[in-house]
Amino acid sequence: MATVATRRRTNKARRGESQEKILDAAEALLATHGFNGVSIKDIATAAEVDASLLHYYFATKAGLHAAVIARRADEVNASRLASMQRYAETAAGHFTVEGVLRAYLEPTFAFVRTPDAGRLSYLTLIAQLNSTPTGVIPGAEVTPFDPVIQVFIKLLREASPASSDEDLYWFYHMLSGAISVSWARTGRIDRLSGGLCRSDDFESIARHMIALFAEGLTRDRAGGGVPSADRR
Amino acid sequence: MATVATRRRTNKARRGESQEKILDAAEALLATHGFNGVSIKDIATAAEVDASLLHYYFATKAGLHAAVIARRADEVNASRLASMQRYAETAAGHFTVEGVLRAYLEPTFAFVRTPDAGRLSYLTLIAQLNSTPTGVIPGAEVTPFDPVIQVFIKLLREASPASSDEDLYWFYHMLSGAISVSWARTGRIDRLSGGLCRSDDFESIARHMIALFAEGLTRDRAGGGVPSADRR
DNA sequence: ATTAATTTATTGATCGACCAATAAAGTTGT
DNA sequence: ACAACTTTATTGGTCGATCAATAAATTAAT
Repeated sequence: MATVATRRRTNKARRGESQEKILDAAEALLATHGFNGVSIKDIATAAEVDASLLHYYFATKAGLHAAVIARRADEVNASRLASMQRYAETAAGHFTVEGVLRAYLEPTFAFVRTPDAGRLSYLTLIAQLNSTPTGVIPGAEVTPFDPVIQVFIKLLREASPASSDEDLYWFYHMLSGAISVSWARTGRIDRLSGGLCRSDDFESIARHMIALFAEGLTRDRAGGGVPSADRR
Repeated sequence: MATVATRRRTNKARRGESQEKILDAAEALLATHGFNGVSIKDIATAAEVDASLLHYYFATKAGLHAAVIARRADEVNASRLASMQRYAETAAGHFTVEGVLRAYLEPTFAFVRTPDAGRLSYLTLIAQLNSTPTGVIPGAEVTPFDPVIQVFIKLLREASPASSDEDLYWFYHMLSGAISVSWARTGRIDRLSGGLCRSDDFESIARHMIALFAEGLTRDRAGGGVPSADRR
């Protein structure tokens, strides 16, 4: 019953701005409180529309969540892909880990370097999604970013030919963790550092993230030592 | 009113095992579904007790959450501290980033190298907490791990004297992200790597995490210079 | 040592509030 | 008139929490 998805067949619908208002409000609230921490009514109130309207456009709460994710996915993927293609042409044959890393990360940080506050919420939402077990959040089964991430890893492979595929994937695993906690803006590092670092200082975050992980993969082969052995 | 906290003045209270059963069930369910994804009734059902009993012992849902966190905090802190103290004595004056990193991380990985499945849930819960904005999860305002983390950073400072405090705190920020996503066991890297990596392969995770971050901080100054000489 | 008093543990019933979702009626623009 | 949009009204269900009543164990009094 009800296969509603995006509706709006004719773009004549001037009043369709309600849909955007709903998506904006949902984006902000879902990013902050998570799927189960927000009600349809909360979102409707923030969007200044009636709660039933959310069901009219998105059928279910999970459908709304999926629509929020889908809205900006293409833009993010396209900018990442374009940046990496640009780098691949520029540095053809002379890839460095730092260069590839920067090419992948830069568009994302540029994405929030705008007045559009919704974009920041969006990345927070995606990050929150990436650190949640699959299946516990309804409407989040799709993974629209994976193909582009595979391209990123392919470039990394060329930049660091000595790294095994396992190394590369674990590298991305650690990187995705650092990215997630960064977009989450928990305020934790602020308190821990006594105000020396600020969770919303994305320029510093980008700088340290690139430097740290570039060196990490360049030098790390993870095979050498670490035979665990020492228990207690 | 009930100012219930731990009760049990005389340890005679044989029936106190209900409390443990509740904490065990809450630990597992909260780790998987998050605070707002689980109901009091869910936990009571899993613990095979009446829902009212949760209120009797912990007053509120937030109180139960706080109790779950508090239960194992001392053990985690003590093992981390002991490991770092042991390292400080052994390697006195010759700290390395890898050594300090290993001393801090190893007890946590050892913590789940036991038949007690609850410990794994516990770390998942803590990790989930660390990547959630402060204030959105009731009963999670306390931060029982920060003091020991400060000790970790103090040792790092000695191991990498060329790093600024800002570098060190951002380093911990990135590390905490990698740790969080690891304990979250999202299954994401499994799918991305086509089964090459497994989210629950903590031995591989520990190996790559230590190697990656050890090299990252050793070489990274985030500014550009690379004055260090210290390697293992 | 038995009983009475008190504390601790557990249950069941119930509250009002809120939840997501549905159906139907109304409104608007074309 | 028609179709997209929006509101009103209402559904059945679940939420966290409270309370009175009871059961069991512990302590105190005799």
